[in-house]
Amino acid sequence: MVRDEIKALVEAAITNAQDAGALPDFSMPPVEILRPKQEGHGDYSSNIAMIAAAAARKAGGGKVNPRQIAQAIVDHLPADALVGKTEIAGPGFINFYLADDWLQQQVGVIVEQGDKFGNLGQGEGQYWQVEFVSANPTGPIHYGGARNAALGDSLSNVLEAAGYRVQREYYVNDGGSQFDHFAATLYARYAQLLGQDVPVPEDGYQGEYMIDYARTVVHEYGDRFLQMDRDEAIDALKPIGEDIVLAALKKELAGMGVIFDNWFREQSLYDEGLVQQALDYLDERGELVRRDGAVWFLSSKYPKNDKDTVVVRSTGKPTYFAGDIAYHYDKFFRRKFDKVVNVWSVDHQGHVARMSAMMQAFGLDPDRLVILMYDLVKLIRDGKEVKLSKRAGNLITIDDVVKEVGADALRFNLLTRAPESTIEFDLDLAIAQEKENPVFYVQYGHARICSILEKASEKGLATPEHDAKRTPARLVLLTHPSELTLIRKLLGLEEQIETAIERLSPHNLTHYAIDLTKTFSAFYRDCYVADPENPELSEARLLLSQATRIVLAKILALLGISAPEQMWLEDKKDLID
RNA sequence: GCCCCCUUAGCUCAGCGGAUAGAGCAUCGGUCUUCUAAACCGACGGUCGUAGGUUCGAGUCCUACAGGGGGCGCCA
Repeated sequence: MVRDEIKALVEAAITNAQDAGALPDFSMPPVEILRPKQEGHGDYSSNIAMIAAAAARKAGGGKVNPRQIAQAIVDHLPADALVGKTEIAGPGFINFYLADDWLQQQVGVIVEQGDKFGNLGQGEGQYWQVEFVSANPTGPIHYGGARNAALGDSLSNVLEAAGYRVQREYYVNDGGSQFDHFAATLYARYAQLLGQDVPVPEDGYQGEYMIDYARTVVHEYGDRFLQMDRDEAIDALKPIGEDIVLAALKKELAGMGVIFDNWFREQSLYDEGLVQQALDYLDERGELVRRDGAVWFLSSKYPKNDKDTVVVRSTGKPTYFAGDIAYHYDKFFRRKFDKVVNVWSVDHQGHVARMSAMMQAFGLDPDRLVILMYDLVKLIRDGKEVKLSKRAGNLITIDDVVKEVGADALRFNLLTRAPESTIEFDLDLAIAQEKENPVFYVQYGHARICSILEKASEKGLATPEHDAKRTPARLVLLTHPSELTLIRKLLGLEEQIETAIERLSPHNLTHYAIDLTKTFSAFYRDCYVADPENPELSEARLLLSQATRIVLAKILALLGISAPEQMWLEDKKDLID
């Protein structure tokens, strides 16, 4: 990555300068390389001289002029192909300008690497899990879950691009009372379909979809569950109902392009005795206590926790948290993930401290479990918020929103905001502004490049492919400012991926995609690409277009959004026909 | 009462210690005989919630306060 290379150059320059006696032999603070916002301040800059001056002053070295330190560093910079010019500016910034001839050749590097460009491999050898969505398996998913799905899935994509091995997991909460209510409801709907007068329980699920599920049961199993008594039938219906609902969940999530590697059933933790095993482990470590007939986890001894937590009720039934303990015991001790990211909505925020306590009680580094918290999605229709509940059966599902606005627009929109910001998603606006949606802007940019490449080939120009002999000689023709600006922007992909991983959020990638598309538009405006009169320059520009297409397609893939090869507006299409 | 998040342009949001705070939308102008006008160019628009503090330097870090949201069960 360019930034790291520049950093290495600065570090080397400091050492050189100290060896030469041009800089005092004090220990230098870590070198930071910045991306100046302001044009005219270089492609990269370093504030090291100012920081060093402050450090020297504190160490009693008296007043030191940062600009002198900067000068000493610049004087001792090793020569490197990528740096074209350096300058000292302002209070002591060192600004670096990338060399044009180096930039030009990077186009060849991108085209050669193709969809591998940007994969830096920093996660090589690391095994991570991203657990996300994990909505109760009791029916279609509330639209808020779409944000969870988009975040978890895109984050997984980004991690994989960086070389991490990633497992995408859905935790199926089939062990608690909610799932009991689900099975009881399924039984009621099933019996009703077969002419019995069995009411849906009060704490059951009123939604129409339960009737569809019941219909599937009738279709596949006939009336056999009516031969049993109610409790026996409900037990028998549990695994059947679970299969049905999981199939529905998979389909709904696939509708927005999300596929899980593993569906982990809470119930399996009980069936395999893992809950007991995990609790025994904590007990041996002195983390549990019996009190008031219940078993408590002594969470209050850990920071940020003000109370203890019941893990086994006085009735003998384990709490949900006991399952969570076993689940994470499994993640870290049995499956041995290096790091686990749980994507949770803010309303679970109260559990975060307890999860950290649990990790410490396990004797594990709490940083190996990251809770990625995202805020709510407020759905706005007719100027007011839509508030609904699954239990009442009048919820708006992911499927509903996907049908209204499309999976691509939905994902892009959800991934444009930082996880901790509340999203106001105005459905009317989303539909009315369909053409103005930034996702189409980016997709259109990709389609436009495809179209240019196609036109070029019709005009008899060579398709842009990397060729070690030909391309370097062509690429030196890319001297227009819009060409060089575009190349600079393309090289930013690596840093963008790194940033997304640092923050465990891909939302910077959507902004980068818009930015890159805009930069391409300027190039498209200023530089005619496919010109048979100018085959050599055309070849160079086609390579640059191809490199841009590669990067745009890559970002869209990371975001889980399609990269169409063509897009036509309805009225325009008519004109063509 | 305690804990967490948010407050930046009319609206929706980026910006996570650097040099003159950005984008999209909206509004107002201007661009299609030429590789897709789902595009491009220009204009308008901000005492970054308030008050202190740390720093050579603060939208960014710390403290307090105000406003908004969420969370504090032998529920999940």
